[in-house]
Amino acid sequence: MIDLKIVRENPDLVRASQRARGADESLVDALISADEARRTAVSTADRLRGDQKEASRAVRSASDEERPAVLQRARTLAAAVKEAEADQTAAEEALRAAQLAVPNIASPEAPPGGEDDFVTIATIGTPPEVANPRDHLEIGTLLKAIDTERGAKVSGARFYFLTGVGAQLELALVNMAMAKADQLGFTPVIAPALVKPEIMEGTGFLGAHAAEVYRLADDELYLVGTSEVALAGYHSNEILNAADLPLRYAGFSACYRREAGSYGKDTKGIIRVHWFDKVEMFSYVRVEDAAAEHQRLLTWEREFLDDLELTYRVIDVAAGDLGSSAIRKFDLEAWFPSQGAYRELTSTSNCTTFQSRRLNIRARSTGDGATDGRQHIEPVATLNGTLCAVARTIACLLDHHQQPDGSVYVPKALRPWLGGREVLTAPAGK
RNA sequence: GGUGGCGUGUCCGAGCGGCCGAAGGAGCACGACUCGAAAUCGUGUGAGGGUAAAAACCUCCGUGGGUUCAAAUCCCACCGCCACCGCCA
Repeated sequence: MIDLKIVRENPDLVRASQRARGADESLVDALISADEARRTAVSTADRLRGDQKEASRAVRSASDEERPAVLQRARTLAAAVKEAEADQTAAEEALRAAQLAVPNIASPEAPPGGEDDFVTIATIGTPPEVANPRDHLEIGTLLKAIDTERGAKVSGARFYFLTGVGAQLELALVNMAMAKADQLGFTPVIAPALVKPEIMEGTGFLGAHAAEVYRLADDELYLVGTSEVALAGYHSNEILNAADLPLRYAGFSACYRREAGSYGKDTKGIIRVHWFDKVEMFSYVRVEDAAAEHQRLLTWEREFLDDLELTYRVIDVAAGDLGSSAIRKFDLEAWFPSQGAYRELTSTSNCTTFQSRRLNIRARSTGDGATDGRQHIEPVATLNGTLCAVARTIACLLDHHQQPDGSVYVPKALRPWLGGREVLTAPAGK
């Protein structure tokens, strides 16, 4: 939900953002007129309410002779108020709908354009030379680590079992990620994967990409696609203590995605699946600190991939590919030898106040400097970044670190979490 | 799932049809006293809105409806919390 003050004072900024995103500019004008309509309705209702309250008070002090007339006036006003309030409610709902339709104002630094208009800002490492590379599913099958056939049998397409060393890899990656997060000062969190509608909506996932989200109709709950949702909702309707900022959480949860509209894409293996587990970083920061925090999250994501000894590049995602909540997003794409391509592994977004506004999260600070110790309420910014999306990371590790004999090299930083193993080989026997 | 109790400001807690945005206390901020601190005393202290600001005004007492000229207070539904029972990893 964007700041209405900005829309009123600087509509061209919002229009420019819509243009950069390739989104509808007229939504901005619709929003402006909805805002004006609401203000008119509110002041009308306010005035009538004031009159009615006054009339109502007069009833009490009226003498017996005056009473019938006074009561009549109060009744008339009460009816008028009821009508005005209905108008007000309608105007407020219309405004909210118009406001939800407008995505966050893309950063001027984000490249304009769509999915293919990203800018590469760093490339790390040199793609490993692998002759006749196997893909991660072949290797996973050799190692008896991934079983997609039984995944499909039990749950359908895009489901999988991790078995043996595959299961151990997941736990190793999760523990490694959580240990790093803890070391960085994040509070480790195990977050629920089911959330209420207002939380899902508050994080901006029910907008253009609502079809991506699983919904449990019988219970009015949604399955999260990322623990970002639960971590954003964690402080909803709260006023935080500004002195406590930044608040940083590392959430572990299952993530569910319908993958509607991705038929035929990544159908093999576990790169694109309906369910995976993920460790997600989430920060609440002061608004003026958001851009710096975004860089920090990016740094920490890079360190994690460095620790996994992967070759990757960092891209500055174009405005049209940001998602509704973010003003800027960086993706880290790692090299998959079998595909001869970089594929997204992690991602970090700066959502500024877009989510906190919807979720009603603010911060209270005692006056800076010379003032009288009065308290101020200020908005907060939220940011998120993936530390480790497990399934895809496993896919990448198997592909990237494969050896000619089908075994897999274990990066040094991961070894302590795998009982010191330096290489993954097919289990002996059948 | 069943029965009973309860949901009020940062917290505790009163109010149970009419200047109630809400007593009292705690906390916090500022000031006085003090070399300084504690204690004590004084003052202030919710959020949002129409507005950029002051005064005045409007909204908010779990949420949503309803009754009434008037609702924190009465009625209904829902949600949540607590207790006991049932069930369960």
